Amino acid sequence: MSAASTPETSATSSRRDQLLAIAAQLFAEKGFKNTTVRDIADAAGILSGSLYHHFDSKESMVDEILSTFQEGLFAQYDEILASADDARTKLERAVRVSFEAIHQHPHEVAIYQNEADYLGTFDRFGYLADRNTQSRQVWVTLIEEGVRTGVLRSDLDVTLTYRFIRDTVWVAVRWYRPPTPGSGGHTHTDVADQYVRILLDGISATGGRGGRSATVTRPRNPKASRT
Amino acid sequence: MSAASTPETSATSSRRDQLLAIAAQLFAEKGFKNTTVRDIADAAGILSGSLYHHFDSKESMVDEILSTFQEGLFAQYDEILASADDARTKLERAVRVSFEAIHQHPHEVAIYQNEADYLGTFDRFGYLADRNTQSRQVWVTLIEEGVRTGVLRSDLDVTLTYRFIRDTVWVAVRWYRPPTPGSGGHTHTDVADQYVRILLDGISATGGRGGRSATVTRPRNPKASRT
DNA sequence: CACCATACCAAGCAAATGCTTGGTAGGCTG
DNA sequence: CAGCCTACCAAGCATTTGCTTGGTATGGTG
Repeated sequence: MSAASTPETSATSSRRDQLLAIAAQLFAEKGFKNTTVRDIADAAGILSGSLYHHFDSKESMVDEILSTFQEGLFAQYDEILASADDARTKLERAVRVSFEAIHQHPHEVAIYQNEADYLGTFDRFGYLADRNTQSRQVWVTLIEEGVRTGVLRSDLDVTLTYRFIRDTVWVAVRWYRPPTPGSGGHTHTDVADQYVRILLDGISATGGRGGRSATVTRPRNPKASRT
Repeated sequence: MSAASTPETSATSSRRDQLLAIAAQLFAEKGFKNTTVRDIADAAGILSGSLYHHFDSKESMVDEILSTFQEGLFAQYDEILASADDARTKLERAVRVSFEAIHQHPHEVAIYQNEADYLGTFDRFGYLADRNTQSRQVWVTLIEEGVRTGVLRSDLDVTLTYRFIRDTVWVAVRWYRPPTPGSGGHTHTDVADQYVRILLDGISATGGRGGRSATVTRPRNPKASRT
């Protein structure tokens, strides 16, 4: 029953990609287990059985969705880690890349956030735990470098700080929606800017919030949004 | 699976409450839809049909779990809002109360975090949206009061800051586990302290992180933890 | 003792769900 | 035009799932 039918080289498996996109949206909205193959087929305008012409199983659909997404994301992290930027800039870039991922692949991010624990119980999805470890190493490395080079406070608990940043960034997938031209919502770069600012300098007005990053400062519009 | 644990030293809690606790744990671990009535019954050592002697439906179980929990939580928020503390103290207290809720009712918090969207689609759970609104009002009120009284930066986007705080606090339910005496894990008060500190003053070492709250400062142990 | 409430069992039903099987229609290519 | 490939349909099977129904054992109370 091994799939492996993906020609890899082909940039034209469009129907397959369409179906994956439809499935990703449904998985993100309703959860993996809570989405039936009939839901997916209905949304695609075909019968549920026809899905099995393209995919081995429902599992293999999430598998492909998640692994493809993560491949791209971690390539970007690796690029940042290998760069010559200082620690603060690297941290900012990592945050920005993450918000960009939320912007461009909201369904994939949501699925990972919501289903990683459950899926991780299957052998097939062992790589999710690996990716999680890898992600932690990226952030911890950046934080430790920041502390070592003096741009971050030396009294930080690294693990706790890691979780603070990770959670803060990724949970945004729950509410972030790309702004429609008229609606004055925040772009993902706007949100990233503000988050970096709060993260680095806090929300307090107390005394010196002096040396803040040059790239972070920017005006923002005062309109409110929902949720 | 099997288990069928003995009634244990169940003190005063009624059988009904025991069953609710068991259900809450399973809902939190595996998700509501993903937990079957047979799962619950197995964990309780009875047959699935017997659950219907105590409850109308699976839905009514989550309903009771969530509404009971929220009642207690929001009573605490109301108390804080009504207090005479200054804005900064109120904010800190609200954060602390939330971490305490994570400590004492981890399953309930997890269920709300994971299932609110899905459950909210049923009429029966309309109150979840109300509670969400209420929660936002609590935080926004505190933030605006902070800005007005000058303890918080005046250039904050209130809505974004609200989401930052809300997410940062509640997502901790995903990784927080009460520390076992020997392991140097963080207590929920420890975690709350550090989170408040980062939130207010940021992680940056730049210049003055001077006027930090008196109640926040406390020594922390340097031991690492997992995940 | 009669009565009854509590807590459960035993069996099963109807619907939902993942997946299978055998077949069809259209397009491309040698 | 024969052969083959892609994309799908039609029908259904086995299992899972929420819930129902009728019955049993135990303990308390008037």
